[in-house]
Amino acid sequence: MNKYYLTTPLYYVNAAPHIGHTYTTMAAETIARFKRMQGYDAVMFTGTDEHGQKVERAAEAIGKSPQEFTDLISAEFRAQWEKLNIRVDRTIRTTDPRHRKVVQWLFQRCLDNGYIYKGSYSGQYCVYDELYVNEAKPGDPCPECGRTTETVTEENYFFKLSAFTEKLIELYESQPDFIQPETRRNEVLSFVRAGLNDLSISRTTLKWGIPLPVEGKHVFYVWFDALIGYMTAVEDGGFERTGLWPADLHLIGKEIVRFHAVFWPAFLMAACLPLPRRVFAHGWLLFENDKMSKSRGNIVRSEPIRQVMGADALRYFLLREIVFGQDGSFSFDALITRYNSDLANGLGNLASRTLTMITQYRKGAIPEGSDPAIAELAAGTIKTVQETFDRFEFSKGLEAIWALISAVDKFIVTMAPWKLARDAGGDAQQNLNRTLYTAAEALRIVTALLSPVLPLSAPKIWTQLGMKDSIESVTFATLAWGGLPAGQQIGEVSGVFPRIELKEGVAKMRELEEKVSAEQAALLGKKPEAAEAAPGSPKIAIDDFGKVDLRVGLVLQAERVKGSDKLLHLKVDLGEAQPRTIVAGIAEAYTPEQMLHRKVVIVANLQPRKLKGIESNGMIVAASVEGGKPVLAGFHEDIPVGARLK
RNA sequence: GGCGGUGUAGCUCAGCUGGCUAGAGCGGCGGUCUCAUAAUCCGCAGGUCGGGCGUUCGAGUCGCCCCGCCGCCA
Repeated sequence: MNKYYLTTPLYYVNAAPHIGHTYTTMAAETIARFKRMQGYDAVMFTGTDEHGQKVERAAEAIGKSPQEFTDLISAEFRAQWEKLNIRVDRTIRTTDPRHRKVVQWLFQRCLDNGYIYKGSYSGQYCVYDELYVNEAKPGDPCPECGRTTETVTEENYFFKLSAFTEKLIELYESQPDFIQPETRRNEVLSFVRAGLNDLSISRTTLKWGIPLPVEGKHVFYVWFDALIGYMTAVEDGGFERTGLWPADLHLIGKEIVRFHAVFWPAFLMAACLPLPRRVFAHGWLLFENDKMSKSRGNIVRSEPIRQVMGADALRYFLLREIVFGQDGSFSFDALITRYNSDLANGLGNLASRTLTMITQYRKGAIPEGSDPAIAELAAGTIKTVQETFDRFEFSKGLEAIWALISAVDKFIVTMAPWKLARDAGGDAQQNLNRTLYTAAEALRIVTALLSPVLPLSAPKIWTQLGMKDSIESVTFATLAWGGLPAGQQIGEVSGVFPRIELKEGVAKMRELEEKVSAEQAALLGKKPEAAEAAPGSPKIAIDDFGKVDLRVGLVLQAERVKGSDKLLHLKVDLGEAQPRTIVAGIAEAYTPEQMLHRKVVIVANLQPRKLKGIESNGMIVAASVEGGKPVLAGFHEDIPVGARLK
């Protein structure tokens, strides 16, 4: 049997898992299940990247050792996958001793082949990202995170990346699908064509890393260490033993394309090792069209969704709603709407009505007969799903499956089996048989096709259809119309996707979200409010605070200020005779549309000030952290315009 | 700034090498059946296809310019 080894990234453990991690991992595991249906021996990998400065510091911040800290977080990741019904076949923690051996071994091969040299770097360095910022001047911010860079002079080991410029271009050209989707490939190509500089792969500024097998106190740059985890996980004391390397697919987010499509193949080339076959970068999951980030405080976790909707609902939503490869928007509203219309009203209802009719009209025994039009459509659907999923076009494949579901619903209405059931004459009973079989067989095929996407629910429908063999034994080689045995007794019928009331569901998930994020914070030893509180503010008396007139305002108008990226021109109702004109530096965080009709907190007695020629009569109150964008203060309950904060 | 991408009904998007009255799903509105999860099914909703100029018998579909948004530029 052909193997298919695929990986998620090694998740960095400086923070707890969230829905973004879930997205990648669910997509990967769906591919694994799909590949198994195609007859491959699919091997699913996920793991954790545990070294580096950020982890060292995050651990220190809560008074734990890096090892204690990573033990905690990596366990959290593993627990997450288990809860979400994600089967992991291979995994690695980069702090595992056997990983250290593989990293050093691979480094040695690069060294022996002449691709490593000792050099020194003098210039700007971002400690947070462990990144050398070549073109920056002292005091410049880091292009990744915006933090101020530090000037360092350091002796490092360098990887001769420059030697691979041509070889990499050759790789991308000879294997056009090495990087997907196309836009990412274009980016990488233009990046590499511009010429590659050598890459520093060691650090002496931190301890929490794998030591280089050389003199001195060098530890590996976290990315050199991490990428090799894909290999360690299938090493087993020799790659021949598992036969799993090279990987067939690295599934990643678009932010780490360069590491996977440029550095990683270069490292492997230098070590004379086989290259992965493909790197696929998916897009970002936005929350209500905003980037999720800690500084915005809008990170969504999977656990509340799982508790309210089930893991399958989330997986279905992510794969159906978002075009794989592009950015996509997540919201609780969209999730429930999608669930109700597709899973409850579509699939769930079809299962329910079909199985109930077989119970009522045929005492639970599947009758004989078949409708050629539906049979043909189903055959086409099987083909389409295979083709689209092969290209990771999940949304298209799922759309095709729902076209079949819809056709069966129409077919049922056309045949009106409930009328046939009351008709003893003519062909009525035969037509009823044909209708019931057709619906049930279509349901069986739909269920089988959906099993990679609905790994918990599909088996339930499968069992209700009375199928004896496990759904996991179904392959595309055998899946065809007519596979449902006539005469088969169906199982006990029960609803698989109960409808979820929109408002209640959203409220429930939001409530749980707060609970879960508090739990995560507790796990990390953080006190809820302790997040980077401004240090050393002098104490003030209550009178001092009383001088500040804070009022609730309603944004009536909002537009960008011409010639400025940061400013918004707002008209805000403070309950006064005239709305106020306020210019706020929040345009990088909020669009005018988002501001409209929003209740905000305004400093109402600030001296007027002219910004870009517009007089601003007040200031909008927002919180921000170093390097992050401002987040507006707001209220959970309703409050009239003009109310004073005191 | 350079390179790449993108802007189509309220929302999410299809529309390949240019050609019948511009489509789908969801939402909305009206109706229907009753097997079913207040589900299904049927009908309706009239969007300057970002803007302009051009090529063409004919342009969301090609070219140029402009505007907006996104990504990459170590």
